[in-house]
Amino acid sequence: MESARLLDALNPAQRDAVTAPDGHYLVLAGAGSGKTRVLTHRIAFLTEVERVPPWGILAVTFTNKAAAEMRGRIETLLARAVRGMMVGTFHGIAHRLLRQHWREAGLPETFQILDADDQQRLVKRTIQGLGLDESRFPPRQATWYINAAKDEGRRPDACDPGYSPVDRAFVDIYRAYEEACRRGGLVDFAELLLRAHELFLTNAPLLEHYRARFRHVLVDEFQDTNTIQYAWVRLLAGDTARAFIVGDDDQSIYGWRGARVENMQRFLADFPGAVTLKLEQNYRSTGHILKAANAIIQRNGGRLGKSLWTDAGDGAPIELFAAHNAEEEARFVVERIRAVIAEGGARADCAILYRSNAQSRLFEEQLIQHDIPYRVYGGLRFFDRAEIKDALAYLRLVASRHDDAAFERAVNTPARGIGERTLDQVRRRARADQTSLWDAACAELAGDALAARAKSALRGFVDLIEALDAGTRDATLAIRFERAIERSGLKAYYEADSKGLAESRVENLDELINVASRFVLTQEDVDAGLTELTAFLAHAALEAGEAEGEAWEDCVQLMTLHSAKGLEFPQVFLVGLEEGLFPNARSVDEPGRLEEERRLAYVGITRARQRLTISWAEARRIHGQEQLCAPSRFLGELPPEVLIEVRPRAGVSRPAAFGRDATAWLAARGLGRGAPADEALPYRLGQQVRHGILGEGVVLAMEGAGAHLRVQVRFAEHGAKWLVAGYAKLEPV
DNA sequence: CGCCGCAGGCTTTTT
DNA sequence: GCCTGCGGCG
Repeated sequence: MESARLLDALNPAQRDAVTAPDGHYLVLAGAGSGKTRVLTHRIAFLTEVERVPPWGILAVTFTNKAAAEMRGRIETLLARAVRGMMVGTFHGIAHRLLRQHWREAGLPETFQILDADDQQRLVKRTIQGLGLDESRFPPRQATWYINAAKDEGRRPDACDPGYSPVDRAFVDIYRAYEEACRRGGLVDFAELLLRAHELFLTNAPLLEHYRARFRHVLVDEFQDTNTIQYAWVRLLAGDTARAFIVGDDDQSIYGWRGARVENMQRFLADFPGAVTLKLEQNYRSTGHILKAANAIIQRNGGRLGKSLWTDAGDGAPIELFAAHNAEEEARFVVERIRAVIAEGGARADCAILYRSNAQSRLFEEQLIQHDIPYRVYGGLRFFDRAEIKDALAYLRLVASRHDDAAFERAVNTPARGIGERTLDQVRRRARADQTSLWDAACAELAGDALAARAKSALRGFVDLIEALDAGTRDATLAIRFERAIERSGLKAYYEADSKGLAESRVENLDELINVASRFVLTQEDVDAGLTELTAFLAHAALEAGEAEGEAWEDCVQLMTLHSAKGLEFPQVFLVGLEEGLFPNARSVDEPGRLEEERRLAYVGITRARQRLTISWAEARRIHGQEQLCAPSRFLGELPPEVLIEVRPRAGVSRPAAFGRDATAWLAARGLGRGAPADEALPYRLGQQVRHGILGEGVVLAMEGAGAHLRVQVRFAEHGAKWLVAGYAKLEPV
């Protein structure tokens, strides 16, 4: 593609970014401002116009989805496949580097990746191994501590626990856990990044090699980088490459897991002559929605500063609904969704966004009641399922006998008579000999500490793994999985499962074989020295697979605000805007955390393209306790002129006893009073009316007032529909 | 070994 | 209110 055509589709600000000359750039890209477009066009521009070879470009993202999309769009732009360009996630790229340079990184060639669940189990075992009390030192918190340290680049020796006995124990656990990982050849997610950083830090020739190779380093979602990711980019690109980073400090919502918004400011300080470019024109949302988003985010301090605008119109006002309780909120939202569908809208156009997963239930119940297909994001992903992880554990042992996490999982699943006592003996032996569980098991088989029965059970397991390895070494991946699932007894075990889950579990195992049969090794995998099995196992750990549910089916989308980042929907329902829930009670005391909640609100609002409906409930059950709720402070931060209050039933005033603050708040904005009970409403509930096209029906509900008055009518032939009274011209019958 | 019952926890989760 | 994980029992 020639450069003119490449730039045609861009606005001036985007074009400036795409064609920016020599130097470092921070592209401050507001929500819906065409960030991915800029990144992909920039890469195409570098390739086509500046003639940078593909292997001179490194493009880093956070999610596999983003990486895949970026690669796809670059290839579309260039109308050819790009070979040798490194496009991937931080973790994927770190993994690749470690595979290629495992010796320099101090890892065994067959190292395996621990996912979050594996890691937690191993930490737990480590705590037990140290003889520590799990209730005093909960594995969850210990894992948290370890990951936080790694995200900051700290090894155990660099941890300063101060005088806190708990923190001291955590450092001990961290140290022991590291040792367990070393024995088992195991690398957790944080470790991938830390090792990749250390690899460059301690290996000058290697660093020079990659510095010479990557002339351009592009990073997406820079506001989400943690300390170690920043350090890695700085080390690799700071002095020799041209860095092009894209991000939005206003959408930084992962501070709680180590992301550092400050990295954007640090970039400007650390990368000499770095220039900030802003993308502020929004192509997604209506003017009213952007006005609300801007008003909210303006309350935050220390922003790099930008303001979204659009040349599209204001659009519909943002609707605000105060429900008496959470059930009513759910009924209302689903009612509105039915109206959207009735008017010919797609279910998939509607998204319900909430602060915490527990909120999904009430909406699901309503959706089920009305037979509306829906999809909840963020459920168990394919490779996270127990039966899949069981099967993978066998193959992990085939690939690496020392993988203790896999050993623990597979050894007695399904039960084969290897009890806790036997296992404890093996674990003690492993600790004493500083070896893997596998080696310890083999040693125990040769010794005489175990009873004959235990020995024969353990022998059976060891022989099984050896047989799976030797017997299928030249077979296809699918056959290797099939054999493992069959011979381990997993298949029979899950077939016999009585809890009604049997069928789906067996189906999942079959699907695993399918996935394995479709898996193809890429050239990059081969270059990094990966075998088919190793590559597949890494793929399973790093790309946990799509969450449940068919994305292509037309269903209502339910997800947390965090999951919604990066997505957009024509109709967004932002629910549960209550103090304590959103902003979350745990975040309101610290200004920094409150600002992150506010950014979450900003993210939520900017997901909406055409219509945004915000709701809150005056009462809801939290942890089983009915609680009265005050409206979220974020509601008070919305500009009144873009809001319209929607009422459950026109003319019926809400009991004043609830929502004191809500009533006061709404009243102060002239929103709370709504229409007095019978202020010139043109229709009555239950009234018979006629519509020019839809025919005769009965008025079910009304909301809004004046020009915004909407009327819900159940038509004899077309069912219930919401109509704007001003347009619909309903005639009384 | 496996099932059942109860206690305790519970914000968000790209990899 | 709901899910997990542990401990006791058969």
